[in-house]
Amino acid sequence: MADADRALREWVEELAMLYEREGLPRMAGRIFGWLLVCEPPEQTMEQLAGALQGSKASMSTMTRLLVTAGLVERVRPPGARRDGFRIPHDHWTNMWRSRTQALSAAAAVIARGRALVAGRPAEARRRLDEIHDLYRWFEKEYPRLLSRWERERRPRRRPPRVRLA
Amino acid sequence: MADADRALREWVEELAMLYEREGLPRMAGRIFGWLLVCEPPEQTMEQLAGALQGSKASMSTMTRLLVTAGLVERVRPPGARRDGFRIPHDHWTNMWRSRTQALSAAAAVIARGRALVAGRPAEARRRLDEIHDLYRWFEKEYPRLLSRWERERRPRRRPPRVRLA
DNA sequence: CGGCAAGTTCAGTCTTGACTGAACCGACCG
DNA sequence: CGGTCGGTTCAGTCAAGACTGAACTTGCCG
Repeated sequence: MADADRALREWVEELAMLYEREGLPRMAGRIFGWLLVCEPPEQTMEQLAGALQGSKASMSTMTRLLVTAGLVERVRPPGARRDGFRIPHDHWTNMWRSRTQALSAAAAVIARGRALVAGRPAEARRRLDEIHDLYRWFEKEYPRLLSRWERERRPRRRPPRVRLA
Repeated sequence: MADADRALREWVEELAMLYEREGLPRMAGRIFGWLLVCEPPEQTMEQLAGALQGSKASMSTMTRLLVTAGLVERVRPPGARRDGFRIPHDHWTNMWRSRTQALSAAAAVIARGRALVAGRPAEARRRLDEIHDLYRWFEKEYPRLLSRWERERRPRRRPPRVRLA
């Protein structure tokens, strides 16, 4: 059991490092990872702080970050004294959305660059045109991919049930 | 002209910040951005250092990084004394490839997590299954997207021509 | 060879931002 | 009301790593 636990902590750390490369603070990644495997699926800040060996302050800041990013949701069962956190069913939708936004932002910047070199010789413009086309294309195709996933995936769906330990 | 130049520098900085969020060092982003708009399209380290107000050391390190990432290529016209750098035609292929690799890495980690909670109650496994399916699906669809782009894009292609100023 | 020019590498500096402890705020309960 | 508990916020610490100047390597030309 202690072994299984250790393995789990290590896995959480690994996932955190993975998400760190995507721009999440390490501790935010840990929280997300832990919420994917913890028991019960809802955890209070105190539980998170204990499991992940971090401060209350860190939990507060990072859960807030994750919640606004839509990767985690904050739930308080009626009558309970403290907030719980868990992975929302549509978390992947939000990962997705933020990725799409980043793409749009990039496409916009590149379009501005294209405008800046508009007066240049053809060769100069070609470089920007190429990458511009690329981003534009992705910007268009990404959402399509999303809806395809959503469609192929639709069948499943399960009702939530809140219960804090 | 000075105005146009200033606007261009600002744009380069903007692009660099954009790529910084993707994990590139700021200076690497600047180099990439500059190579997208500079004249001529090939630049020596000295030119880069001048245009971007950075040290030789930085140029050396960051061009190396970009070259191994496949975002920039190093060319030396026969008989020339110094290396030149430019955007390769297939740079987008490499952006793509690294993105795909990141996805695979993530999918692998998540698969390992799934194995770790295999003995748990169904609810616990559901969380990981869901995100696991997601990553697997993407891992499969990303390359397909790539080949579609390649196919739709095929028509264009232009021969390179090296010429250092 | 001697010496320069291009490029790499290394040790050191400086900035950024994650994380913490402690003070603070607000709600609920006696 | 006063106290306690959950949560937020803030000032301060610390580590990571981007960037630099200078030493070092390599290859080329006289």
